[in-house]
Amino acid sequence: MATSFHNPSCHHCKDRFSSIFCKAEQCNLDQIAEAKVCSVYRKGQVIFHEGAYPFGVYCVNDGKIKLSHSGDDGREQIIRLVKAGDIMGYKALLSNERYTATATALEDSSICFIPKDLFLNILQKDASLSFEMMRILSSELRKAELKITHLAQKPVRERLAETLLFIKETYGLEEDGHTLSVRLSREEIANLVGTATESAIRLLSEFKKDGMIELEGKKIRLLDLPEIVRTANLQE
Amino acid sequence: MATSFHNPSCHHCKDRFSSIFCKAEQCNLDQIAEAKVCSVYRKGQVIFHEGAYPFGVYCVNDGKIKLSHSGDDGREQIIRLVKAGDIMGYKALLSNERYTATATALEDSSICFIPKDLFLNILQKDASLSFEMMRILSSELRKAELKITHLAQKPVRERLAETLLFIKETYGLEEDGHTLSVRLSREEIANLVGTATESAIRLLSEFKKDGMIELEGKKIRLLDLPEIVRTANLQE
DNA sequence: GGGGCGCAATGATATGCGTCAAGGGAGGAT
DNA sequence: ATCCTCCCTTGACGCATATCATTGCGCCCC
Repeated sequence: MATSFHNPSCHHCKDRFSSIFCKAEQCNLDQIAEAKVCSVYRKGQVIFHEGAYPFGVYCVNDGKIKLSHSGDDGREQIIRLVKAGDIMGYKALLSNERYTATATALEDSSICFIPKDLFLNILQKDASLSFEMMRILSSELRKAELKITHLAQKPVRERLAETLLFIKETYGLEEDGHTLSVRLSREEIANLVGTATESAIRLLSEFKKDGMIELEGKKIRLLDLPEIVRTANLQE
Repeated sequence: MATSFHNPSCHHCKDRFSSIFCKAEQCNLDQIAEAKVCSVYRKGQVIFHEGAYPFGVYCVNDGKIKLSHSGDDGREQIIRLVKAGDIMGYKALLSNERYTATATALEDSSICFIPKDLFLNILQKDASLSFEMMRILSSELRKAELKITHLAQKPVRERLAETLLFIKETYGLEEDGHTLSVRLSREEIANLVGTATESAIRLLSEFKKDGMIELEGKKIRLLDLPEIVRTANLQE
């Protein structure tokens, strides 16, 4: 289980990430700082489960999380990658429904929990926080709709290239400037792309053969970025 | 072009549809009523275009609209069906970007336009309107994510059955209790499902042969609803 | 060190579905 | 009425991709 403790280093609005709460008024920030509970989740641990009732929102202080649906046949579809400074679990809270996705830590992560009532209360009072929330939702919706179009219209090869770029955008690269700074299993990559694991593996091998990437276990090095972009065939 | 005129019958909060603006405070409603401009768009007319800058939100008073992306190869992907009481164009406005979709009238429609500044201003002041807006965004996001999972994991046959049910949920049936009350081309149905037009046609024929539906030009009658639900294979 | 386990990789095979091509039917314009 | 133009429909074909099966590799645990 997650060890639950008040973490003195868990402040919002650190310089290194742009949490939504930076937009909140100071008095509200203070309330949040008072009420929040920070926990550490180990790699592989579930933060919340699809189907459960939400009791608050989670704010990722540090770490990497995947949000995934379980499809009808049990296959996982990863719908979002969450990074430090992002919040999660707000969708279920706002629409007053159960979670539609499961949040799982991709590596050890430090996460704050903010109780439902407080969050909703402050949202009522704090217009700029509300506005930021709407901005986030709109942006997520835009991304989701783009993904729908790509899933419906693009071949797996292009979507895989796009996914590699997406992972890079989200979590960045290691110091060498090439290696993706998150370790995902082949299956997770496939579930992000929306294809079978074997297909993802095969195409990764092709990419490697073509000199676009380098593979070493779960490490993926993006060697020829322009070529990956070309393969992704992005126009929009 | 759309004839632009102040339509005295265009009030918010008519009993017959639950516009978001029902949540707004009265004084704000009055301001909106003052500033809004109602227009009639003929079937096939474009209300706004992908790539254009938004100058306000649209509130559908009456009629049916499709929102669609144009994919990289020009193929259309329908991402939302809009009905009376719904608003559209808010996503681009809130995230301060250009429209990512084109809105086209599926039949003659009466639509109100609310200027950007006014809408954003009132959103700042009116917490319950903001909250309703977040609720709508969350709900759309939930639907979009579900669609992503289904596109990635379900065969076309299931998705088509699902789409028929979705059209029924959105626009309802005619008096006979069977006929979908919107006329879509086969291509539009395919673009909603995310498949080729010919595939959609073939599967519709199969559904007909199996006695699930009846086809008469663009009229689609849902005969065996339970069987359609079964074919859609919905678990969530 | 050896056995077992999970994950990666590769091959073989099947098939769902997209694409191309041609025919047919309904409605509109002249 | 007759053409014309969409759109719908059906058929044939091939490819991309899922599925099944096997092998190999690294890792942990005893």
